[in-house]
Amino acid sequence: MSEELNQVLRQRRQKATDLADLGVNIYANDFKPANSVKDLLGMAEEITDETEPDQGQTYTISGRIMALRKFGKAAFLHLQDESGRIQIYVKRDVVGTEAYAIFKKLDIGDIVGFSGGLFRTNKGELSLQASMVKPITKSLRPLPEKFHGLTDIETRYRQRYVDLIVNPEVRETFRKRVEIIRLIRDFLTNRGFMEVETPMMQPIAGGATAKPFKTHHNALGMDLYLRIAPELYLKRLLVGGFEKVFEINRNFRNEGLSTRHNPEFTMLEFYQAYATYHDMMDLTEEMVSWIASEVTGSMVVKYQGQDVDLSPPWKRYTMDEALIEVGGLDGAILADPEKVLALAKEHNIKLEAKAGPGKAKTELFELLVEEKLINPTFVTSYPTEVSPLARRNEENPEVTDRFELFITGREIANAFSELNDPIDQKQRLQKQIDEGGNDEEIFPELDEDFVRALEYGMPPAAGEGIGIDRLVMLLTDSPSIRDVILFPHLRPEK
RNA sequence: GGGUCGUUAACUCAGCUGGUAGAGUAUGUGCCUUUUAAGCAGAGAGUCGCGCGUUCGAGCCGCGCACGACCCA
Repeated sequence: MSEELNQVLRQRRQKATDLADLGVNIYANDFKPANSVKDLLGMAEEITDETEPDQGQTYTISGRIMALRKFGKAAFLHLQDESGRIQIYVKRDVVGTEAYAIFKKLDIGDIVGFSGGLFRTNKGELSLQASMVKPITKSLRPLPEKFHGLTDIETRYRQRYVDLIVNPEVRETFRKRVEIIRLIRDFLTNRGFMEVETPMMQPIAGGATAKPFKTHHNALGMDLYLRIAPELYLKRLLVGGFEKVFEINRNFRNEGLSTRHNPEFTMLEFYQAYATYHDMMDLTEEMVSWIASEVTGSMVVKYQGQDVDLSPPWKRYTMDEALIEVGGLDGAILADPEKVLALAKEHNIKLEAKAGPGKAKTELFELLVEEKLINPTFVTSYPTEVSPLARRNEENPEVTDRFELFITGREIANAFSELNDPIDQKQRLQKQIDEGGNDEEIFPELDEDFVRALEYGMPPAAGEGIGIDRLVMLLTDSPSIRDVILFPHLRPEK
């Protein structure tokens, strides 16, 4: 579809030329709207039954023409700015013959400024009667059809700018996203947490088990990895003496895409000295339920047709309890490592030769329990085997003082009392490396500096990571992570 | 990686058993000074995702590829 041959695009360009011939600067930047559409809509109560505008009180607004109904010598249009949409009435007798001739060259999609007074139409709609029309930016491409709008998912993601212009609910989703992140900052800052920034490019990609993206620094002649997690750096800050820190930023994982995974995603991580994972559960409950009520007006949110009750307190299970009560497993099996491994095999779970019962249990949990946890549920006592950075439980060293939080069957948060014994930490990192030996893209190297930091002494602490994108999905009722990321990753068009 | 579905005008979509392309919106023209999915009249607009094949003839059938959605791993 060559642009030169496309009729609609040609006509738009012709109109732009026509306007220029009329002496109009079609890319002007000499107009400053004094009002927003929202300002004008706020006057609604004062404009009750005026069917003729009060020209003594004039307003100046600017926006994009979203609908246009022309008559011979007058027209109605809807103008949209960031704050909303209002109807405008343009009459030739009011704006003058010359201005009306220019106005007639304007299209849906053009950015235009108007001045005028407010009135109500016969049907009662608050409208602005234009006394002045100012073309500001010519649009050379037609907007999608007014009734169905833009629905093609691929085009919506690839041309998010069009999606944002024509789909108000998309604008609303991203406003909410920003609001959620602001509320998280407020919440943590008010509790004495300090927001920090740690490296996005790391010589060793640690703090999680995932494949990293690799890049290269020319001047230093070294490879670097985009971080898969900020964890090891935030813990270094605990060693340094900052007792409550958090970071909200992007993580990068070189893995598949799905409705729940984007290669870059936003993570909140926070760490608190002298706290335990129990404190983290309390804080999470309080923070998430508060944000939900601030953003949606209720602690019961509708997600894809089902009610999710976020009011505290939330259900708390150990992993074994969850496997028994939700997964329907027999407690006697869980107590016997051999039987756990056998059961995993029965469920066609493929395990590495070196994998133990802890790994098997975690896989069974993912298979049998995870998707059933709709209302928020903390699952604690993760096997030590799958938790290389978490503190062992004092009574049972086979499990850690860790939890994951599930809502609508999805992992939303992961937290634990931090391991601060450098000897144990080094052994466990080494074990991870040894066991993941056949996959050199994961855990390529032991972070000796991190261990050295722990040797200086890290105060006992708890830390947590919350996937911001998934939280936003929940609170905006979005089925796909791509609906809450402005520019999600797609393959190139051609 | 595997499976299913989709890709037709700028947008939203039809298109039968294989017979050379349709609607609405948008656009251009005419009429129209309170419309709001404005109205009426008549008009232009397509590499049917790309390639190969089958056929007298392919939007439609077959194979391959690209992009996307969903499900599975």
